[in-house]
Amino acid sequence: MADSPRTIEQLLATSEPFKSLGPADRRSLASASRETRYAKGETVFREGDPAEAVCLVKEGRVHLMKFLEGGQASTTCVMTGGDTFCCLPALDRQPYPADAVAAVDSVVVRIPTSAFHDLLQRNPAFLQRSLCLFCERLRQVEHRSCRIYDSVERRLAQSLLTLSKKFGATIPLTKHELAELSNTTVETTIRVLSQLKKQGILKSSRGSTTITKPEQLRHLAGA
Amino acid sequence: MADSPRTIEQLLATSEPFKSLGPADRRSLASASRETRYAKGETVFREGDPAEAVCLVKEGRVHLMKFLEGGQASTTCVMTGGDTFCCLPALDRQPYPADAVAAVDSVVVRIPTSAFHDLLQRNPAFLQRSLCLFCERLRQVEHRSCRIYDSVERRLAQSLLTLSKKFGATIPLTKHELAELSNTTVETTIRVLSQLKKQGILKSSRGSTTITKPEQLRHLAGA
DNA sequence: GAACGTCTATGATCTAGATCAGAGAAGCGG
DNA sequence: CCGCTTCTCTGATCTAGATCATAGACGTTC
Repeated sequence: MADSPRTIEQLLATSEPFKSLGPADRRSLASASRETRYAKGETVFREGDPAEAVCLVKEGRVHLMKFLEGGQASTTCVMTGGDTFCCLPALDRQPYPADAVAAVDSVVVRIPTSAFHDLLQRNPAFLQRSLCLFCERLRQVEHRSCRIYDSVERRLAQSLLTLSKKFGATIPLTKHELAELSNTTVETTIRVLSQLKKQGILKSSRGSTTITKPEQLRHLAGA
Repeated sequence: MADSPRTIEQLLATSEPFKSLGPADRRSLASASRETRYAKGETVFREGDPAEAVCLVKEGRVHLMKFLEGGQASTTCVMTGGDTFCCLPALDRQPYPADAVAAVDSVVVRIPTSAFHDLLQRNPAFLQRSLCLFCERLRQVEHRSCRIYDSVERRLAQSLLTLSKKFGATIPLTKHELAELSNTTVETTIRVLSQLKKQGILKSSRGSTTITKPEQLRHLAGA
C-alpha cells in the first residue's frame, strides 16, 4: 500500500464536514493534522481513551466497535475513505465512545480535537454543518437501536443494503465482519446468506458478498 | 389532577436546557408556549409527524416509544416532570423520531420549534447547553444500542437502576411498562422479577417495584 | 356487591438462533 | 510444493426466552 499522493488539505476539501471551510481554515487545520498508518487489526483508539483527535479515513477501512460482556464484538460503524469519525468528543470533550480498529491496512488523518473544537467555536457555518451530520448520526443510532428484535435475516439484509451505499453491489467484507455488524454469529450469518444465495438474491465468495437482487433484499429488510 | 400552580416561566427556570436563559428570553419563550393536557394513553405526537413543538413535561409521565414490525412496542425513554424531549427536531428541522404517549394523565408544555430554534441561533450559551445535553443523549443511545445481546435479567436490572435515578427506590411502573422498556414480554419480566424477589433484591406490588438491594442489582446489571 | 378490566402470576410448549464439532477450500509464506 | 492460517460451510445439539393457556388478585364502575 503506497501513500496516496493527495495532501491532507485535498482530502479535507472533499470530506464532510470540512468541505464547508474556506481555504485558510482548511489549510491551518491540515497543517495541525498528521497521517498515521495502521496495519490490519491495529487499534486506532479504545473506548474510554481521552479523545485527542478527530479521525478521517484517508485509505483503507476502520471499524467502530463495542465489546460486550462475554467478549463478543459488535461493529457499529464501517468507515472508509473520506469518512470522519468521532466528532462527538470534540463537541463534549468526553472520551471516545467506542473502539476503532483498522479492518484492513489503513491510513488515518488525525485532527487534534482542540483544533477542531476551536474551529467549531469560530466558524458558525462549520458548526452548522457539523451539527447537521451529528443529528443524522443520532437518528441513525436511534433507528439502529430499535431494530433489536428484528430477525437475523432482516438485520443482515439491512447491513448489506447500508454497506452497498458505500461499496456498491459487491461488499468486500468477510462473513465474520458481516456477523459482527449484524450482531450475530458467523455460522448463522453463513446459513442465512446461503439461503439468500439459493434464492438468487446474492452471490457470495471468499471475503465478499454481491447483491444481485437489491429489490428483493430491500423487501426482506422491511423497507 | 389539578393544574399545578406554577407558571410555564417558573417551570422553565428549573428545567434543562432553559435554566441557562436570562429572564427576558425565558419570558418570551414562555409566552410563546402552551400547556396541553393528555389523558392516560393519549398520543402527544407520532413518529414522522412534523415537529411543531419541543415538549416539556410539567406533570405526569410521557413515554417515547417505537413500534417495531409485528406491532410490539418498545419504550426508549421515560420523561417526567421537568424533562424536555425532542430537541433534536429543533436542531435539524426533521420530523419527530418516535411516538410520545402519556403513560398517566399528564400536562405537557409545548414550545414552538421555531421559537426554540431562533433562540439557539441567538443565544450561544443556550446553544452550548443544548449541545451538551444532546451529546449526552447520543452517548446514552449508543450505549443502549450495544446492549442488544445482554440477557433479559441484565436489561431489566439496567432499566430499574436507570428508573431509580428518576423515581428513587420505588418505581411506579407496571410490569408491562417495564417489559416494554427492556424489550421483552410481560411474562418473562414477571418471571425474572419473581426470581429477584426471592433473592431479596426487590419487592413487587401491583403497579410498582421497589429496589431493596441496589448493590446486588447493580452487580447483575454488570456495572 | 356484582361485574368487568387490568395487572400479576405460573405452567406447558415451541423456536430462532447460539453453541459445539468437524471439515473442505482458498490464499500465503517459506 | 507443503504447511499454516483464515475463511466458508454443514450438521447436531442446546437454551433463553417467546408464545399460548389459564387463573387468581386487585381496583373501579354501575
